[in-house]
Amino acid sequence: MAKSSGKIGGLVTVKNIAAHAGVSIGAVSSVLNNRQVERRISQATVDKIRMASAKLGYLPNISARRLRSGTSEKHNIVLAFITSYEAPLSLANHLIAALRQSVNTGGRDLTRLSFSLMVEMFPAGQLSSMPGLLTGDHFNAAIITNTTPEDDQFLNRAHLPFPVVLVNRAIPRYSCVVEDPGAGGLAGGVLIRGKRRSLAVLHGSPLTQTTQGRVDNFMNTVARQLGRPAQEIVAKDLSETAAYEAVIRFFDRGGEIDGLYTVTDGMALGAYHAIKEKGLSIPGDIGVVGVGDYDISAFFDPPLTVVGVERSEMGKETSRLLLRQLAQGGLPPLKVEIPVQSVLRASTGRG
Amino acid sequence: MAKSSGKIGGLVTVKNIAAHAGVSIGAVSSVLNNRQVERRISQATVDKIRMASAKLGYLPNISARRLRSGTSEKHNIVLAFITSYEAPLSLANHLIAALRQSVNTGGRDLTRLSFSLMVEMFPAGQLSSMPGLLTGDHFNAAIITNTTPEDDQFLNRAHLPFPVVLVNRAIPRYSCVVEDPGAGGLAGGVLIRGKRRSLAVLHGSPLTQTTQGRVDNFMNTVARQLGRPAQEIVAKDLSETAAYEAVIRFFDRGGEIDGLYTVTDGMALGAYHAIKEKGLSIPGDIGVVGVGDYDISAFFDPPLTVVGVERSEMGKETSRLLLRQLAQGGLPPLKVEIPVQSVLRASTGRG
DNA sequence: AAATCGTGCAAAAACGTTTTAGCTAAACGG
DNA sequence: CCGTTTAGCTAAAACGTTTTTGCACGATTT
Repeated sequence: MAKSSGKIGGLVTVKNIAAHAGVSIGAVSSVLNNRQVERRISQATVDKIRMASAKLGYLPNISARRLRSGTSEKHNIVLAFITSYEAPLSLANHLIAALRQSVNTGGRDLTRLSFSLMVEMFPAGQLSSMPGLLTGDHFNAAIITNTTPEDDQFLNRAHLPFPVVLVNRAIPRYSCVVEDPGAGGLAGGVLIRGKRRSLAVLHGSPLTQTTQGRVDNFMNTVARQLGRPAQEIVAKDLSETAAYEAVIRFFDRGGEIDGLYTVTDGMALGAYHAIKEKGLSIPGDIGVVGVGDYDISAFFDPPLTVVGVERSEMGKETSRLLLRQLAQGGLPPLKVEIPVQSVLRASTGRG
Repeated sequence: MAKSSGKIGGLVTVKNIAAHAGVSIGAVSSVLNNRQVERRISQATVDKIRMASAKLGYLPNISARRLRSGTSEKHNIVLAFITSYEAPLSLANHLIAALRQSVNTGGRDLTRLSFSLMVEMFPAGQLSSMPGLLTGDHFNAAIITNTTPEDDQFLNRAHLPFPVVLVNRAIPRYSCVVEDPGAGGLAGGVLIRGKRRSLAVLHGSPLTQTTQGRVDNFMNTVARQLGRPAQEIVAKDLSETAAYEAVIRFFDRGGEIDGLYTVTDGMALGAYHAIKEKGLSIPGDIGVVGVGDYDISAFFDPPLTVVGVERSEMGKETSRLLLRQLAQGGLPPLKVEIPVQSVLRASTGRG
């Protein structure tokens, strides 16, 4: 019933409560922290304060609390994990684990630090409107990933007043962690070594920076090694369904291939579905290579051969880069390429 | 080279820098925020300050910044998403989206609020050691999920000084969002209606609160409706591999079934693998029902019939419960059950 | 030469808390 | 009835920032 009636034009603070209850600020704080007995506040006063607090709808200001209560011996670093709404937080787990690992084993300097990770999501293309991004009063450093080209343009123009590490994006002036640009070529190599001769790459539209790189590198490698170009199958987005539809369309138009590289594992699943529906077999008729962004690709039917990075590796490098910049400002941007590994599974084997 | 030499026994603050550079605190702040021109700081002073800052290794205190710079018109609510290291953050996406949605459409009261979501991960069983958990100076409210029984015990004893919503856990005194307890029975019903008569449930060990509920409800329903009990296949954990091994073992011992309920989608994948390896067909020989925690279960081969909750629904309810408690403290704990839906796919069809 | 202006900075206030020190009045012991 | 304790509170300091105000001093104008 009594919704926070609040003070007109102001937030509810201990001061408001104190005024409302006719007591001092200190008394209010004591009661709200359940220190009535040590602080010897009478029950009557406790009740008054409790009522006022409930009536006004008090919510403590966490920044003020932390400022006041935080020991001056330990520094709390606030990290932002900035990603678009559409993307899963799959890297965040690894990042947190890596940070924890670093802090535990990092020796003298790091033991003074503790980390808070805030997840900040923005609508695709609207990174620029994120609060605290330009003022730097929300975080000490940020990991940014899953940006659209518009967001990238914004980043290119802006000068963020804190260390930033981009993941799977490269923009001048920023440090970044990206997969080895040879990923696409490696995938092509796997198919070619498996005696596949008529290759295609399946990707979404528009291409992101990372998938663009995979496609280009694949196409180039195939053209060079095989002497003839690979085909492109373009889906309308990165979803399983879009991939399925695109592959069906490809076959319906008479397309023929014996090797397929899909730029995400989800697209591989869609492709699987389409290929089987057309009565073709994997790997008998078509070998398929994915990327390894799903942990379960080993359990696809058949198990998917993947060429990609170890996500825990990415998390570790991201954490390392961030900590390095945090420890010493003004460093030149660093670009770290995570090696891609191929995991050969049944989807490219013959037999 | 010059690692943050810092002051002995203290963090680096603007005050330290000011002392080191022989200027006032205000000048330091102005320079560090690139306000030299408005504030008319001479280049010489700027350089002195910059050098001192770099040498000492300054990191701003975010709490202090926010406290100072935050408008008194808008309240920033800090929410913690607390989960164990092992668990994926799959719910976090939906939660953030739901919060955003609430704030945008929530009318008068909510427009004054902005939310920060911090992800806090703890080693399984050690929830109790999370900083800020008992003092409440780290967040305004928390979502807790993926706790072990030890953590649950701790929660049972502790009295957290902020609103809490548990997800897929029920502990007295706390509000929670859980899936409809009839999930297991619904899964059983799907199999029975598909004329399956020899049923089993595949689960991990030890059982979590949620999976325990699924198993119990399945066993009870099957026993009641079919007149004979379902079998239990126990894997050593929840992984795909463990599931695969457990099912193989089951068959090797002569086990026979025509319907299987797996308590996670990952286990369904492992089971798929085992079933096919034994030369049995899905759904011809064995119908399989999963849970719907993977978004891609529609692309399994065959597509997996699932009985489970909509995760966006869970996110919405969690957000609703949290906001309700935030708006009005002292409410009795509320338990919200998210209805389970069955999505029939080929893995239970005949033919 | 007096009044005005501009430059470069220091001092202080404020953000919302928590905690410490201290004050007043009542209760108590002799 | 006077000194001492105790209960119950208030006032003030402090956490680390940013911003506003103002002061001193030299340079320019009248």
